[in-house]
Amino acid sequence: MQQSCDKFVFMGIIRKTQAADVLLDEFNKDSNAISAIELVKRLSTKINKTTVYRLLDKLEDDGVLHYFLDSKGIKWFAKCMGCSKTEHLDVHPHFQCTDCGSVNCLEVKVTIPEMPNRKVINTHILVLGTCEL
Amino acid sequence: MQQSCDKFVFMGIIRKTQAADVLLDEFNKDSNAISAIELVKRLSTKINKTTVYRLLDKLEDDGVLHYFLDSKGIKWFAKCMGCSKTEHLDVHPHFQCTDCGSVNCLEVKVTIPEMPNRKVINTHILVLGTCEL
DNA sequence: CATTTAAATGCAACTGAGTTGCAAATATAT
DNA sequence: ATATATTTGCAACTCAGTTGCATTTAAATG
Repeated sequence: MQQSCDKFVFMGIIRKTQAADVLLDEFNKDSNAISAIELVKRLSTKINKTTVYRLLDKLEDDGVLHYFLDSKGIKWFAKCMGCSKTEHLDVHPHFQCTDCGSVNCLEVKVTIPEMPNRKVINTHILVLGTCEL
Repeated sequence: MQQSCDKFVFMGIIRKTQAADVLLDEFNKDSNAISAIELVKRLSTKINKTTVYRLLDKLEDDGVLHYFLDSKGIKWFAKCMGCSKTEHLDVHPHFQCTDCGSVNCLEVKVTIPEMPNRKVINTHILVLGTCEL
């Protein structure tokens, strides 16, 4: 019960380092997805760029974060909900607002029709549009 | 009637240059999508890399080709069907085979559900899987 | 608590897809 | 045949992300 407050509770092999702590805080205070570039910028005084990228990869391996690419091929990261080290369950679409630039996970379910001679393994769906906030 | 055989019939501002001719031939002899990198490689003895990228951009502007990014953020191009300089009509999903690497346009229609507070303008859908050919 | 050791970090240099500036070449209009 | 605007090639650049390696740090061990 108390453990659920521990930021590191879901983390597998990763150590409880200062850098990981600082990086995870960014995801706790911002519920949107965050681009790797943005994180590198935000944390530049605290964590080295290489370390940021390595931590993001590790957290992705551990099922703490998931990533996807935006319409320019830039990497974005967001918190997983219910994923583990062994499987990433939350394959969902992502939404990017062309006005404000924010990027979020979508809870909607998108169905890909069956196709002859093709077996679907995974889908990457990026929805572009405007959000009214 | 005779004009429909002309590779350049759909082209807007572009000139009938040798380079454009060579590049379009690649799309005529290969019905799959082709990555920019692959094109640069294939044509390296005939056309400069910069020219390849510039031609691809121009043909995209003209509604002859459309492009999309694969799961690694790499640019792929494919022929449009029924697009024009003023509007790209064929917003469709793309399929990448994780075995053979080939990438194709999908004819299937994928519906994105309505979402409160969000206006959908465009969608980028990449389906990963295996093709049996 | 001190020591060991395996993982994490910072730094500098690199990679590779894609872009830019500019001078030379070429298609098309006159 | 000439003028002019577009296209091309080249070299150098950009920028997100990666790699190698020496140093630091977390945490396991005695």
